[in-house]
Amino acid sequence: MPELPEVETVRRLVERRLRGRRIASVITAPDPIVFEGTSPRRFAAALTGRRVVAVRRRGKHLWMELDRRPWPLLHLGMSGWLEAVRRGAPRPRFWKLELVAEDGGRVAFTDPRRLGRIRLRQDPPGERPVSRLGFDPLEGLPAPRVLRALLRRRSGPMKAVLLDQSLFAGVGNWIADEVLYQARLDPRRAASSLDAEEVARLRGRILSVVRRAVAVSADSDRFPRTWLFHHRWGRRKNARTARGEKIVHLTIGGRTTAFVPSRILPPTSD
DNA sequence: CTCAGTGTTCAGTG
DNA sequence: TCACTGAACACTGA
Repeated sequence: MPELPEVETVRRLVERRLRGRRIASVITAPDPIVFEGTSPRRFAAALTGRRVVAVRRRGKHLWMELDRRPWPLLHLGMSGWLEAVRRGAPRPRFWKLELVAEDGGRVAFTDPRRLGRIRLRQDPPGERPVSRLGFDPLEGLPAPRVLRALLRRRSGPMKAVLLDQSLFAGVGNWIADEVLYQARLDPRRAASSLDAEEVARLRGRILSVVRRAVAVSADSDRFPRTWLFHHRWGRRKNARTARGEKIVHLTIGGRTTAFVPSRILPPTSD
């Protein structure tokens, strides 16, 4: 379930577990797809014995600063995850990588679907794919009028534009639906058609949804009961929100979209 | 057996 | 080059 809040949560986990310590050992699974542009063997050699200086994130990408380059760059894809492993416990199912710190702390990367990626980069933020990312909402979004100018040039549906990582880095399918629901905007609306007030609503909700999800460590059980999130899964007929509003499922931009027609506000102008 | 799926990339098109 | 669309990727689980 990795979108920005989930990735930020695992970033903090890795930080607590590894920052300031040396990596005593690196265990890699022989997976030529998840390890991209480097072999598991070369990857392990680059990390073994290095000290972890910092753990960084932008959008859905995570990387570690080490005391020597290159640095590891991780992406969780659809089903990837990073988890702590107890001393003596077996590696979790679908593991691709395990890092063991000098103090015995263990962190494992798992990914059943293998759409995640483990890479090496000399300078992660300066190279693809991180260099192509847009604004990370946790770092802040451009002023409303600047954002409106950017959206003005996009004719695609709002839902698809929200998912564009070169604009909103870290926004994924559930965040996009949640933001549009709370901003009371139709996901099919062309981004270019939003007026200033609508862009302001959208911007505010992106910030509040992301901050709130991060504040509860992306634990969805602690998301507010009023959020669409709790009711959007499984294209169930007769799905309803906590307020009793009917939820409609459709495909926009190739992705399942849940929205609530009765919440949509008419455009204020345009 | 079939199909959906919380992500990204690439080919084809305009 | 930009923007958009749809398919492909790979695998689990309902």
